[in-house]
Amino acid sequence: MKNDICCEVAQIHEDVLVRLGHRMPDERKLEDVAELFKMFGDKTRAKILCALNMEELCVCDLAALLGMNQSAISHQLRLLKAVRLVRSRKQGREVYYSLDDQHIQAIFALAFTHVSEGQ
Amino acid sequence: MKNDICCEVAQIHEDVLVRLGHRMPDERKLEDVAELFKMFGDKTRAKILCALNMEELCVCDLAALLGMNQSAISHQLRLLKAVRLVRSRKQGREVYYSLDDQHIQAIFALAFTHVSEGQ
DNA sequence: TGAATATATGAACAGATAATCATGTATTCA
DNA sequence: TGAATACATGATTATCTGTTCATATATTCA
Repeated sequence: MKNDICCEVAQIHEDVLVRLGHRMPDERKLEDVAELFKMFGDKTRAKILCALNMEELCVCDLAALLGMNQSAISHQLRLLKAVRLVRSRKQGREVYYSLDDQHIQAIFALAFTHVSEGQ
Repeated sequence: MKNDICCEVAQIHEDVLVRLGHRMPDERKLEDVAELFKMFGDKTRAKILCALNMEELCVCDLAALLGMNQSAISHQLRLLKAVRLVRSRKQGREVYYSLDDQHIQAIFALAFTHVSEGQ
């Protein structure tokens, strides 16, 4: 944690740190937010979320839709479920997954807007 | 790409794949979106973006504010700049960074809402 | 011009992560 | 009951990623 104390003498910006220091989001909350975005930051998981945004799907359908093997999908679904982005219900020997959050769609919509405006 | 052809016999869900297949977002765009989220999915970068959302800051101030060394911050700023999330201007020997996108704030706001409602 | 300061960046290393493989569990159905 | 199917999961591995260290560049100022 010992920073290079670069700037320690530069009294010039001392006020900036004082002013911003207490306005920074709670460390814990920021960690959760980063964790959430990390879930979105993988192509496979992003695809899964997009698919589930259209409709509830079983693992098998997801695997077929994404052209990936079932194990990979299951592993990712486990992660998504752990952070409550998806939920599941069992029906017979199939397990159906669906989105478990109403903000996901809005967040993705904004993200798509961003990349679309890229140029 | 050879999937385990699990479900290949399960004609039951064939219709699902047909129905959803063409409604999935463009592969390229989805990749960009995931890339964007990946930028948000790191605690250090998330902090940087939150800080810059409050005001323009030089590298040194960011390093001091986050309690990290300058090199780490510079490396992250380079990544953020590459995907056009931040921009920079040089003033003397300092380089000031600021947000270069109007959607970031909205996306983060939604994300904070999500983690806050976690419980 | 030379010292000090602010920033950038390549190399290296440790830790994280996603896919695969093998296998286990649970459910259906003959 | 046993075979087949759907899903879960531990272990392994290759790859990616973030930080650190050393050093280079650029600017200011005496």
